[in-house]
Order: sequence, then structure tokens, then C-alpha cells
Amino acid sequence: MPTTLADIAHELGVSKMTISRAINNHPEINADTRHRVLEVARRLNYRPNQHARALATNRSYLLGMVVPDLMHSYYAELLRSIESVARPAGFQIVVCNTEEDAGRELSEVQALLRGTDGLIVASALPPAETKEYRKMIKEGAKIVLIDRELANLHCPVVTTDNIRVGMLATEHLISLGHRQIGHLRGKPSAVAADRFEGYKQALAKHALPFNASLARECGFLESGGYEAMRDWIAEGCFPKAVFAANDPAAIGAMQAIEEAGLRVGHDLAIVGAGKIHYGDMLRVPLTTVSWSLAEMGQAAAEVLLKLIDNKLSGPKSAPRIVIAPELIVRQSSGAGKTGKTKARR
Amino acid sequence: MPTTLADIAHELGVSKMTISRAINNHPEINADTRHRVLEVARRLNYRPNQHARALATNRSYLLGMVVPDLMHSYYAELLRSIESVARPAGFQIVVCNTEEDAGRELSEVQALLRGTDGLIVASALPPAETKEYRKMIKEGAKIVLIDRELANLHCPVVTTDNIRVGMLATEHLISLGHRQIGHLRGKPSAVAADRFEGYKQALAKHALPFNASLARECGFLESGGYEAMRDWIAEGCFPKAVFAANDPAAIGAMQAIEEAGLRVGHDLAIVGAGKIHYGDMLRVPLTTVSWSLAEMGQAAAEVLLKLIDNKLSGPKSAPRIVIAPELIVRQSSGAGKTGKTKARR
DNA sequence: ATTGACGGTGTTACCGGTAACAAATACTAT
DNA sequence: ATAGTATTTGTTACCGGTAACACCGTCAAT
Repeated sequence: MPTTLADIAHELGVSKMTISRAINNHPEINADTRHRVLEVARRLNYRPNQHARALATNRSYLLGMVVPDLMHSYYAELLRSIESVARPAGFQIVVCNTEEDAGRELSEVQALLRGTDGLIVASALPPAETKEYRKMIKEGAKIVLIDRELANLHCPVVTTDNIRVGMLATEHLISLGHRQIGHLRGKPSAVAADRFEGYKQALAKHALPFNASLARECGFLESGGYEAMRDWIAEGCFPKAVFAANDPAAIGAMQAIEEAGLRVGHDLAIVGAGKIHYGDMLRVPLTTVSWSLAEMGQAAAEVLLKLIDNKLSGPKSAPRIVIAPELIVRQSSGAGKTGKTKARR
Repeated sequence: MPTTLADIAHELGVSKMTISRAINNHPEINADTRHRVLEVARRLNYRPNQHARALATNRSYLLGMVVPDLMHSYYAELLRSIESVARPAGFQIVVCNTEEDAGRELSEVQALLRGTDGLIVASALPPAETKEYRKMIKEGAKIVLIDRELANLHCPVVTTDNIRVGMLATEHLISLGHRQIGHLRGKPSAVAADRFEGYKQALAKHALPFNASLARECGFLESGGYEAMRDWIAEGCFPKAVFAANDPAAIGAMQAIEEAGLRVGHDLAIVGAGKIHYGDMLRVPLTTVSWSLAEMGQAAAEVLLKLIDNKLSGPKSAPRIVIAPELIVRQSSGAGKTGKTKARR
């Protein structure tokens, strides 16, 4: 059995409280006593029981992180940057992978809420389905949404400007001379809707007609992008430039294009979004719209820590933080030879 | 404040114990009472306090997962498969990223041990440095090592046959006619040592001399592979075939090769290990030695759950599970056009 | 000498569950 | 009728911490 406060107290012939105070650096303790306590604690290899502490203080020093797809380097990177903020603050992270399953997300979030001090959630729910979250937040749940926003929730959000993501991608294709531009849409989510909206706005801005048959739903996964593009090509009438909802979908589409004997970047231009890991090392390096995931994760973690400390109240109790996206031109869009391979770390 | 057992007990005019029994499906409770309790529990949206439960039962239903590099899809995939076993068993996962830092690993492991029921660790420690782990395990810590083994630790391990990994990779290059084969080694770890050993055994088996100047240390990261290969090429005298310690290192090396104006798979053959995500979508698809990460993670999780349930005792208390590796031929090794792009999911 | 303030320590109760045992009730067997 | 048994519920104590407050000795101010 591990050492407890009582063991140390017994060893030194003092009360548990004195030990507790020494361990937690309370000001009102004799420096000499504290040294003696810490000495014994070290000798007995004492580690506080987190659960007992959590029970007494109502603070677990655990954060929950809920993501739709752990295999996507996008979320792995968010997780890492969140951890880089959480750890120095003494928090550990409980992760949960929902596999884009809304039901699973809700039940996991419920379970996590009781065990942690707060949650960062990249939701797989449709943006309008906010009843459950609304309830939880009203009951005091500390939740920060990341990446995917839900409509009208009084809750901090860290996201990018997805309309601008769609615009940047589409305008890039327009600037390369394309007049017929397709879009592979994500599943109904604010992210997908906004990128689609940006796509339409870019068309409108350049006086190009919007053609509904050029926008197809494919989800956010590689498999969806592959299937959608494969079918599109098989049907015979496909656009020569496509903005895909995100990088995995773009990569799937690229596979379908190559399988059909077409050349990405020459016969068909592709732009993705999200700067996947190794996107610059692909057979045809992927042009994409990206934003700093490090910033995004850090911002979310910092907001959550403030929320937990009740440092977010009053008017700005639910900040909305937007990380600006930028275009990264590589070869998949057919834009010259700009995207030289460079050393990365 | 969230609902507690006492709230429900008060509401129904019975004791806390009855509620506890109803919630936990104890056999010795009246079916009718249980229904009434569950009804009220649902109405009040009761969720048990995990910390109180953990304190009382000494079971937290948390598992710790310690990895050296969250951004490597290898560990992300392990994490996902571990979760797929843990969740149905009612366990949540606390992750910790050590960034290959041994000191960080030790302190995190210590902290995690008190808060969780058991740990799965992909250690960044040198394989001989087992003093700390030895101590923890003697004190009853439930730890399963994954991917990276430590020497002579009485502790379950799930790994692959890394000697065979080295042999498969090297023999593949030999079979392609290479007689001068280089090796980019990982940092001192059992994994690196075994792959190196396999490399040497393959050479010996085919009566090729081992030349120490052809084996360079580069670590397990992309940056290390890049720098090592860049320097090697700059020096002028480099082998025409290289087995890299793992896929990220191989990809780094590939970058260096391309920057030098050489063609991967033609001027210089590269083989990696570990089947990184999108390895088949790279500019030159990467030949690699791989094994099932799903199997590996699941095995580790299952062993840990047994360990926690004390179902592992006696002679086989520390099983060693080996997941067999296999060669995946693509184009980076220059082996014809075998590695066709295929649809994946 | 008395009062008050202060630094340091101990006491008690409580956080929200659960184990172990006691007790009440109904029913069975003799 | 009585003891014995099974079923269901309640009581008490405890898991390992912490908050709030009580307490004690010492010293300074009056």
C-alpha cells in the first residue's frame, strides 16, 4: 500500500493537517517543520492520492479532450499543444475518440464531465443540435469548443475562419484561370457549411455562377474523398479544379484521380484544408489552406483553465477566438513550381 | 451541484446504501426498489462521482498511456486501438506525451501511477536503465510495456520482432542486388539495437561484410534522418541502399536525397519501418516493414486489464507478446513497379 | 499584570461513495 | 410454535485528503 498523509504524521508524531500543509506549501507552517515533513515524505516516496484530493477539493486536475478522429494528425497536433499548456499547469488529459459518432460523443462527454475539471470538445454533432450541450452548460459544465463550432451556444469557442478558408482555396483556383470549380463538402457541420459558403462567396465575388451539381458531399475522411472523386470521374463530367473539405478528403480524391490515369496538378487541380502532416511530402505536394494548430490548441487550453478558475465571467464569459487561415501553395493545384521541398523539422 | 446518492436516498426515504446497490446492480436488492431508484436517478440526472468511488474501491477506471511522440501516427494508432478495448471495459485513458524525454517520462509515470489503475508505456528510456521501473513494479505498479522493451524487467511486454524487422528490410535490399547497404540507427533503445542486430545478421547470412562506417545514428525523428542523410551525401561516400530505423527517419532521409538532386528508388534505395500513415501516398511510396498496430494495442490493453484484475499470476505473470512484422514493398527501395497505388480506407 | 495579536498546530467534520456487518421481515421446515 | 434461513434494508466506519475553526504559547503594547 502506498504511503498516506497519516503514515507520515504517525512517523513524525504530528497531525495529518500539519503534513497536508507542509506538502501544499501553506504559508502558515514553520519552515523547519516543513523541511522535516518533506524529508520523510521523500523517504517514504509519498504521492498524494489524487482521488481523495479531488473528492475533498472538487478539483481533479484532469481535463477531457474529445476528438472525432485520433488518426488525423490534425487532432493529434491539437492534443499535443493542449497538453503543452495543461501539463505546466498541473493538469493531465483524458482523451476520448468518438470516431465521428454523435451518440458516442454525448455519452462520453457526460461521463467525462463528472470526472474532470473541464472539457475541450471537437464536436461531431450537427451544428444545430445543441440541446444536450445547452443543458450541460446551464448546469455549470466547463466546456470549450475547438475546431467545430455549434450554433448559439453560450460557450467559449476556438476555431478558424472557415468562410475565409473556403474563399482562399477557391480564389486561388480562380486566380489560376479555372472557371469551373468543384467542391467536395464535409458532412453537415458548421465547418463544412462555412467552407462551402466561402466557396460560394468566392465564386460570386468573381462573377462566376454557382452550380449545385459541382458541390458534392463526401465527409471529412479520406475514404469519402476517394469514393466521391472516383464516382465523379466515372460519370464523365467533372470539374478540372476541386476544393476539398479537408486534407484527408483531398488525398482520397488525389488517389481516385491517379487511379483514373489523370495527373493531379495538371489534369485536375486540388486544394485541401488543414495542413496534414507530410502534406508536402506527398507524390504531388498538397496545396492547402492552413492555420496554426499550436495556437489553436493553446488558446483553447488557456481559455479552459481560466474558465475553471472562474476567471471568465461577465460580458466576455464566452469568448470566440479565431485563428486566421492562410493559403499554402504547393503543386496539387497546378500553380507553377512554387512548392519546393524544404527542410522541415 | 450535481446529484449525489444522498439526494436520491432522501427523495425516496431510504438509505444511501440501497441507492448504491441499485445503481451498481447488486444482486441482493428488490427488483421493484431498484426500478424506483433508477427512475429517480434518471430524473435527477445522477452521475456517480468517480473520485469518491475510486477512493472507496481503490479502482479509478482510468488507464494511463505514455508515448514518446503523439505526432507520430504510429502512436496515435496504438492509442486508438487501446481505447477500442478500454472503453467497452469501462475505462478511460489519460495520455501523456514525453517527447522522447526520459526524465519527463519518469516523473509522469510516477504521477500517473497514483491516479490510474494501470499504465501502458512506450518508453523513451535506454533499455538498460530499469532501476526506477524495477522499483515501481516491485511496489505493485501495473505496467505493460508496448513497442519498446526494457531489459530484464518482470513486466508484460507487447512488441514486434525487431531483429526480424531489420532482417526483412536488409534482405530485401540484398535481394535487389545491393552489396553496400547503410543503416540509419535509432537512438539507444532495444528497438534500435535489435533492428541494427537484424541488419547485421542479414549481412552475415549473405556473406556480406559488416562495415561500421555504414551505420550511423540518427534517432527516430524525421529531422534526424534528414540531417544524417544530408551530411552523408555531402561527405561524398554514401551507400546506394539504406535501411532507416523507422519511417519518419526514412522520410527525412528521402528529403535529403531529393534535395541533393538524387532520385529515391533509383539512385538510392530506402526502406523504413513502421508503416506510417500515408506512406503509400508519398512522392516516392515508402517501402517499409510493418506489423499490425491494432493487434499490438489491443494485446497490450487486454494484458493490462488482466493484470489489473489480478488474472495474471504464477509463471506467466509477465507474458511477452510478439506481433510478427512483414515487408511492404513499394517504390522507395527501387523494386520494380510492385507498389501500385491501391484504394485504402 | 492584562490584553491582544500572531504564528503554529490540533480537532472535527465532511467530500461521496462502498464494505462489512447488523437487523428486520417473511417464509420454510420441523 | 419455534428455530432456521433467505431476502432485503439499514448502520457504522472508512477510503485519504482538506476547510474551518479552536487552541496554545509567546511576545508587544498598555
